[in-house]
Amino acid sequence: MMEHDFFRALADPTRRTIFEKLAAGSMNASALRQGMEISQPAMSQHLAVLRAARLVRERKEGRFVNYEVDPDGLALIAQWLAKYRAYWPARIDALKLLLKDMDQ
Amino acid sequence: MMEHDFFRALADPTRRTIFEKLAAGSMNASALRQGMEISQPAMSQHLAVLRAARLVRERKEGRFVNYEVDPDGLALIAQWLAKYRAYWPARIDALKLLLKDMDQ
DNA sequence: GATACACATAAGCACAGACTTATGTGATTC
DNA sequence: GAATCACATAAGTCTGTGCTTATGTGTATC
Repeated sequence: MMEHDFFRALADPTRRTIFEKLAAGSMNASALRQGMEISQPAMSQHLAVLRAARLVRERKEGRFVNYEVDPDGLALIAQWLAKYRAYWPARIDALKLLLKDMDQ
Repeated sequence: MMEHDFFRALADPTRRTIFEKLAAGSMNASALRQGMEISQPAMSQHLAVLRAARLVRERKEGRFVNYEVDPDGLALIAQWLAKYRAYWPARIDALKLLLKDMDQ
């Protein structure tokens, strides 16, 4: 059951924004808040949800906590998606791109 | 914004169960309810959410409505996932499987 | 055309979850 | 060691959403 927390975690648009920011480069919680109009506790709570879903992981650095994308969460999504590969139409460009990238 | 409805749609465990049942074979709403302890309106509402997310589509057959997996929704998930391919560890077996299957 | 059936929609309720303010914790700085 | 900083946690509020019962809509059957 808790293996699919990534869906619930990514269902919230604010958490998707946080995840995308971290995908562009790891940073600490304060830096994540820049330009986001979100309170410090709210950010902390969102990061806790993303952590529980293994989409994000932390590296403590002194009094800062550096956050980065956790590949494990993405792998779980890929595994989930792979179960339904029978339904992927061959024409989908995204899948072709995906295939190309993995080929190298 | 509404292009990521699939996350919200799949965040609910009941809807994931419905989707998985349809992935195993298309059927109508009544058949879906079998062994699920879910009311008829609840099922109808869940199917509406899955439809809105393009994860499921309907084919009207007389007074029955046959539901089936809509590849479009899965393609949207694949597209989203492809954006973060830089973070996929090469060791992940699921991705290798995925690659193999798409290769044919 | 009256009835029964398959499903959708409406309206109301109850709980989950995203937010707030307040406070706690641990590390750095003076 | 007192103050400050980065972040986490607690507790309460409010909105969203998944459920319910009731009713509507369209199709098949008699």
